[in-house]
Amino acid sequence: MERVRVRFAPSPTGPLHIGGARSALFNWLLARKYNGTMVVRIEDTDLERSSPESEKNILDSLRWLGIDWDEGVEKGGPYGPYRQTERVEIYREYAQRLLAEGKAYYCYCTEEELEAERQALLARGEMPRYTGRCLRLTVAEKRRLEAEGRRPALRFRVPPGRVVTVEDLVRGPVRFETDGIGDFVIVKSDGIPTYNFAVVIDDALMKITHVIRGEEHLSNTPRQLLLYEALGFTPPRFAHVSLILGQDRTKMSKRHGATSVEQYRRMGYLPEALINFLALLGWAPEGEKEIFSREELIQEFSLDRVAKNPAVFDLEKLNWLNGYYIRQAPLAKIRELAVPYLREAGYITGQENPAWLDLVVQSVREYLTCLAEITQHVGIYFAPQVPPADEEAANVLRGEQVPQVLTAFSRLVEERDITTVEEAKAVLKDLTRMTRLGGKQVYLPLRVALTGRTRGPELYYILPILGREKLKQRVEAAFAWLGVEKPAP
RNA sequence: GGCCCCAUGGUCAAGUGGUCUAAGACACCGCCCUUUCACGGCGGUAACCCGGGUUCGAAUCCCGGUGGGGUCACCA
Repeated sequence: MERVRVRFAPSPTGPLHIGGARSALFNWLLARKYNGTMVVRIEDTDLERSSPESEKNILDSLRWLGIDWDEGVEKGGPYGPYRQTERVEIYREYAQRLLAEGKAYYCYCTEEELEAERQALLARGEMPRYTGRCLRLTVAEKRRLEAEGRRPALRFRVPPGRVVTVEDLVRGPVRFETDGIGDFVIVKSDGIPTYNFAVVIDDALMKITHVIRGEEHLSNTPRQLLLYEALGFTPPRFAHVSLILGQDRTKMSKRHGATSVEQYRRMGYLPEALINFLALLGWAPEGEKEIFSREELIQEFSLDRVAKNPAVFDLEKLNWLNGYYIRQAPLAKIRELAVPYLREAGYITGQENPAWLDLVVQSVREYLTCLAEITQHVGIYFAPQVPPADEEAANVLRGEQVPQVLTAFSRLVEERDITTVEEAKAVLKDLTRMTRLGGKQVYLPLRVALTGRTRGPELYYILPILGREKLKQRVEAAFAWLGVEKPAP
């Protein structure tokens, strides 16, 4: 069997979109599974909208996701260049051939003329399709038009009365009638090829065996098939994956929230979580497993388990998966990833003791859905003061046993070192012994005194994180809030 | 509007004529664990778009309808 060669061919007109990332992922999984080659090609023939910034963003996002490529832009390879604007000479050659063979012809219509024609067709209730009028131009007319300064576009002559069948790997055979397809432009008047033309030549020349892409390209495929035929190329196998929709079941766009990989990266989603999530969107593994490492995905992936129906992007599930990965990852890794968010919030300088930072992160990691959320949970450690946050907390602090508890606690703080979880646990245990009170009577008010809240991380994390000075200070503040004189030791 | 794709719980989805009184996951609800919340464990609510066929038998096959999506550019 021939070696699998797949490609991801983004157009650099914006950041890498979630949908694009999934297409890239599916291609990559197939390549890695069959020991094939992953090619990345940049389709920048839209001179207006393409930008180097977008290209960089896309490539960076791919790298961040761990989707690497063997051939392509920034990497080179035997079928380069891999940026379409650098390949115009190649396209020109094939265009000339089609022209010489009478399979393509020049069209001098202006945008206005085409629009007028479209409207006329629409008005008569007909399909808005190019009627092929420039096909009938005489040599003299062409000369006159050119003398006017008109630059022609090159149109492909679609053979009438035929049926083109796309043998789609996920959808099965899909038939299209060529009569429904107007003669389409393959080279624009500025000499730049259109998508449909360039993609065919590139995929053929780069020996691509499988084209896995979004469903929006399905109706383009018959045009491309016609071009493969006219050019004498063997077409690759096609697999069209359905689109990813927003919560309201329409195509995912900016108004649905974050749609680019970069945005998720910034919010503190882990690449392995995003990969896992994307794989599960439109593809189903054989068993009941839901958590997959990259390697497992490569092992399990197969095109015939790709779903045909469009999938709604479910942020809740991504959050769950990301939270899962955050909980599973080595603490040191999560700490490193969390530092930038804590610094940005002004909570830390980054010079802190790693062991202490570990405690901070560990105390709240199970609450996290994404790393950016960490700042909401660790605020209690850094706030200058922590008065009771609500009535419930205030009532807890007003308990009659509270002064006794706080007094005993402050004595322990003076006497003992509390820098580890173990030491903290011992102190807490001694506190109940000293006060001869039930746990709830002791720990809940202590929690409120130290954090202002009735809920939060384990006390045995809070104690060593705050440290002696802050513990003393917050106990004092609690006494002050109660309006009670701290009993002498 | 023409053409094309799609249709199982709120969401992702398994299911390819009988083992479906339909799996699993997220979300939701309850219980347990826990001297808080969360995590974790256990359990629960909840679905085959509608109508016709075919068949002894249909979520599964066929036709129609409805709904959603895509596409009809000198965008990709």
